[in-house]
Amino acid sequence: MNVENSKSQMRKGMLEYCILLLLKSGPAYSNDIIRSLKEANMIVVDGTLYPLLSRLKKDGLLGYNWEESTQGPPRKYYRLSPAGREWLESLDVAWEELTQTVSMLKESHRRADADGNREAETDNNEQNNQ
Amino acid sequence: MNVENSKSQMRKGMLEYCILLLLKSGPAYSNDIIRSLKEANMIVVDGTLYPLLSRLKKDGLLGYNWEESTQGPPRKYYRLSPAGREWLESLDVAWEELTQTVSMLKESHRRADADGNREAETDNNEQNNQ
DNA sequence: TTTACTACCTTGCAAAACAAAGTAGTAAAA
DNA sequence: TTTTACTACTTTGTTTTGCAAGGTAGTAAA
Repeated sequence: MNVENSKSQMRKGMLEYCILLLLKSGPAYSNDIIRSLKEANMIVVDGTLYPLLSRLKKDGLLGYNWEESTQGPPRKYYRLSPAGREWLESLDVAWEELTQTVSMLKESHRRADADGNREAETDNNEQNNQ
Repeated sequence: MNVENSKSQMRKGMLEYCILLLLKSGPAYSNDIIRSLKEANMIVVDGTLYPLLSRLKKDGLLGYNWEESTQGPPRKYYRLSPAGREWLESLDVAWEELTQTVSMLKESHRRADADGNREAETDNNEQNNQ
């Protein structure tokens, strides 16, 4: 278990949000998305992306159309559906809440002894084994 | 599939970070943590929390000591270990990176046509079924 | 006609949140 | 004393999801 693991865990939950954000500024196909996310420090591989795009499509948040490529097979260009835009607005709110939550916790906003029962600084019964 | 699901997904990845953040300001036992997180809009139940605390303990990020309670069974008060503090600092950095990433994406920082191959607005081959 | 490349898709695995059920000890009520 | 309620900690099974790895197929250059 290393820190990278925890970091990627933090990124995980944001993947869906980031993809919707990205598609907000225009259609894109898998490689566009992977490249853009990589530039933004979100590491994604196609084995992760394709199932996610399929799910978002199935849920009606995305649509796509095939486009010929000058060099290689045709590409699926995904774009936000109207439902996807609404969804994204909800996630914008969720993101705001999340940043607020973290800010709160950073400012030690915790009510330190709401039940008047905190003597944990005493060192009896110390246990650090296992 | 509803928006709440996506929202909770966003929160999920942050749970570990929030708990470490919370413990930074002092020891706490399960109920303290659940209550504090609830106040900060992070919904957690004990079936989620206990395994997570055990894992963090096992990884050496937390220590605990038993405390008698005036009303009920004794409690495990968890606190950050020195390793936990270092870990938390790394996650602070990760959090910064994450907020930066989202900001970037929000500002449509995507290079819209890096390979000069974007005509996806044309509507041939429209596909929106299942 | 091969070989390389690109794009899309699928499968199996591991991690983790969560619900739900379980254990055990304390204290108040009967 | 015995029962009941409460609190705290633990465990089990399910579901979701990211991801590695492998697979298919079509295009184009060698």
